[in-house]
Amino acid sequence: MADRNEQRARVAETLVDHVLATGLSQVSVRQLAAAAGISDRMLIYYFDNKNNALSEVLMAAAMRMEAMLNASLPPDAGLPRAALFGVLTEAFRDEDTKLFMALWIEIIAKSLREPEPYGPVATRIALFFLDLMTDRVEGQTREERRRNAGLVFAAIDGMAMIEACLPEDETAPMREAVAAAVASGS
Amino acid sequence: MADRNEQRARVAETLVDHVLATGLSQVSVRQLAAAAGISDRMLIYYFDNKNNALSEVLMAAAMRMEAMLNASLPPDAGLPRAALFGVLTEAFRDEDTKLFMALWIEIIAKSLREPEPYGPVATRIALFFLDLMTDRVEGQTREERRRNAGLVFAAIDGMAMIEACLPEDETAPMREAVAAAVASGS
DNA sequence: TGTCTGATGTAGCGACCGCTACATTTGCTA
DNA sequence: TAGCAAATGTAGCGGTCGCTACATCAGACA
Repeated sequence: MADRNEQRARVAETLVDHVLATGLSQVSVRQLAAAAGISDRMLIYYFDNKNNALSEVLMAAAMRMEAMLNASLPPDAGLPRAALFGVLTEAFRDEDTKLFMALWIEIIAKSLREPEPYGPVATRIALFFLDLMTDRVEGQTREERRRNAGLVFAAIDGMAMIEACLPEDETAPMREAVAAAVASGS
Repeated sequence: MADRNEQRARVAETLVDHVLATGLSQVSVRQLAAAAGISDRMLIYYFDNKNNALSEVLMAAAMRMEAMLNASLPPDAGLPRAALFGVLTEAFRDEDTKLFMALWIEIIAKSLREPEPYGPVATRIALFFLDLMTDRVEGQTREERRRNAGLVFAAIDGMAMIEACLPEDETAPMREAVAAAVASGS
């Protein structure tokens, strides 16, 4: 028999793909279990309840996202804001990466109405990526780098929302305007 | 007996408050009907199915949001981008108005996974507000005004997402950075 | 080898879901 | 006033939900 904790980590990793593919509103204990190739009975046994399972899966998804970003971001610190925005925008043109952004928007939306378990998960993921960007972006002080990271984060998220509902011919000029605004300013 | 079409409009208007208060993931035919003070049987009778009902309610919510924005936006055209961003940011400090933004994020999130009925609704609402801002914002040409409106729209949405998951002491400096970026640039 | 604990399978509970069949009532019209 | 169609109430279908009770089984240890 497999160890419970090992199974838990393995199942969570497997379920990242399922959640990325199907989204948050379709996740049910039975569907998650089926996607992991186990019975719903065992999913609850491993994670105690659905919220725990989902929290672990979402954090595992954030870890995987981090790995993807680390791969596409240049390792140097002191990146100009425009460069950081450009790299991230480019990264999010990939369909697989878009799934992470879609999931992120879903998590935010859920957290607005169901603080448990989504609120803490959303906060953790946001700080996670904000820290990642704070380490790379330009800025004399930590505070300035934090502001710059926040600006880029907001720009990426805002464009993601608009791109979710408008066609490319509407969003393309907006993306340029956002890039220009990120590049200039304080 | 009440006329079916009249009832439909009246019920939709009533349900705007309910959807704003409870969010999209909790809407069920029975709950909507209870909130409107009718039986679930009648809700289906008025709207044919749940998706139709929800579409009408969401568009009614957008209309109400427009009225609120029209009330807080100065009627003049040619508003500087920073001014438009400032007015909208100020408007969204109101708790009631925040509910609209929360609902907007939920609609976008849903549209990513369930195109019907959320995709068309999201597109209509986005174009709706984009047009509203395009009419008010500064710019020599229609294209420039459209870009400026898009930039402000993205800035508002991006900040809304970040404010949904981070505390005020993190978001306040970011909001300033975003405001500065919106104010400058091309 | 017997026992005991943790891992697993089977079955199902009570609640809610969207929606419908069918009977009844209401109000207009002929 | 009779008839009829639209409006409404009652009941329930088949399905999914999160979760649990209970029995079984495998393996470590005495």
